[in-house]
Amino acid sequence: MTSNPRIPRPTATRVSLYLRELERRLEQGESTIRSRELGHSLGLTDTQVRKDLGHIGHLGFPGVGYRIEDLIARLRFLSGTDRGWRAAVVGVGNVGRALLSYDRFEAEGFRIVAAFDDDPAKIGQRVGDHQILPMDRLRELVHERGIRIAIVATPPAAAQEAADALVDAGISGILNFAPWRLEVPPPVVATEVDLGMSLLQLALQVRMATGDLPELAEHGAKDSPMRARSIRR
Amino acid sequence: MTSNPRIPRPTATRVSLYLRELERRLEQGESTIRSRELGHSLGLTDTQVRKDLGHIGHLGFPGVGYRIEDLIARLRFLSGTDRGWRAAVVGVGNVGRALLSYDRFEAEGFRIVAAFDDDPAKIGQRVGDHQILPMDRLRELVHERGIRIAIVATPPAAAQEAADALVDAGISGILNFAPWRLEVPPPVVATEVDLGMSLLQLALQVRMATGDLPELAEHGAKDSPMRARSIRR
DNA sequence: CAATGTGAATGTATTCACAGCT
DNA sequence: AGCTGTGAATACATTCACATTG
Repeated sequence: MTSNPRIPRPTATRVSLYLRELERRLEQGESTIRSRELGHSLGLTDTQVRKDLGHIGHLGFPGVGYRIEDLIARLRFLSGTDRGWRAAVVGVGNVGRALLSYDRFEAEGFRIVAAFDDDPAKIGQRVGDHQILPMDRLRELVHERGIRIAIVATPPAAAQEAADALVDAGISGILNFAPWRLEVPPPVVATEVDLGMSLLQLALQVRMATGDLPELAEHGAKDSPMRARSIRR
Repeated sequence: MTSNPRIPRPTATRVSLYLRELERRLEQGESTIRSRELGHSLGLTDTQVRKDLGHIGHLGFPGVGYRIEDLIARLRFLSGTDRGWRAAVVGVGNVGRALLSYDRFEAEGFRIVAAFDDDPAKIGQRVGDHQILPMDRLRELVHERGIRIAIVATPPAAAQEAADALVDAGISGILNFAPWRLEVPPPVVATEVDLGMSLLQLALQVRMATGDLPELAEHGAKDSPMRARSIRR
């Protein structure tokens, strides 16, 4: 029904940065903020901040800045974290356990309302406030408890199966901790957080920042095809 | 010394995707791959794949494709994961513990060689193969064990202090799991993995994909400044 | 001949520069 | 006076189209 003047992807990824910084400042008793300061705290330019916030609404007061409380309310409303997203965890290994004892969800607008695993030995166990449930109760609980997003923390080989079951049960988003690319049908969305990938990206950035990237053209190029650039151009 | 035809950021973030898929296919006994297939598995276009791989070297054979083994070798060489990055974990709470029992590091080219915490009650405890060490041994061990990157998994209030100590000890990259923006001096790089931020991004994507983003112009706009667009334009 | 590698065209994001508001 | 909001300019990334290659 709503055909939105859509929010650019890079802006969307920065929304969570803004929220965190704004909440920090609100706690410290600040009540307004200028784009310049906000940007400075986050490593962004003032223009960037204004463009981003401009995509989201008209909340700034020329000559003054933004009212922090209003801006937070707006961003939480936009992301739905003001109403609380109910989420399930699927897969209770090391990562799943760490997730279930993560105490910051509530404050950030999320609530874990169920934990599932397919290992019969684990079912019935308690972890924190949660009792581990069998996968065949997924559909039932998704509806009963209004679960809309799920966190997958299974071994990679089980991740796609878990995702299929979740999609089938009517979930609309998956945060995937398993090192496996999930296929999900639109409009379901799946995003991945993979430790190995994050480390590898860091490693590459370190090499680029310190200038010790290996020479690109040479290594292993002895029998490499199309080696020497053709004469022309 | 090396002034590189630098690798674009988006390409760098995809390198880990390529590696994972290529390794999966190598395991399955495949030995060459065309850009089209590789892209298809990863949700990218064939052109995109070729441009990315083109930034990295000239490894393709026209009419044939790429030799998977060579490509993996190239990407691992590029990222330094062929030589193994030695890493330290700082902060052994729930997340730190999950990291220390993560068994995939070796295969991905990383090795945790030390774990630190500043809680006297934890020091000396063993977690998996590791004994928890006090922070004041950081500098010594960074040098002794050739540690170049660190994973920070402390509470947010302690994260910056940990980062400062790490930078001071000579580390060159930090992967930060604490929900806190770290300041580090160049050329040190710090990247963040924050569960709350990932969830919030997922939530936004879900709302966009399902078209239930709240109307941007309206909410809370009653006393909003610069509300009605000026006449002209 | 089927696939790569890459200039040129297109699309998207960031930055600049300034009009307009409080 | 000082800041926001935003068109216009620039920078960057992706896609197209095709010459080149094994």
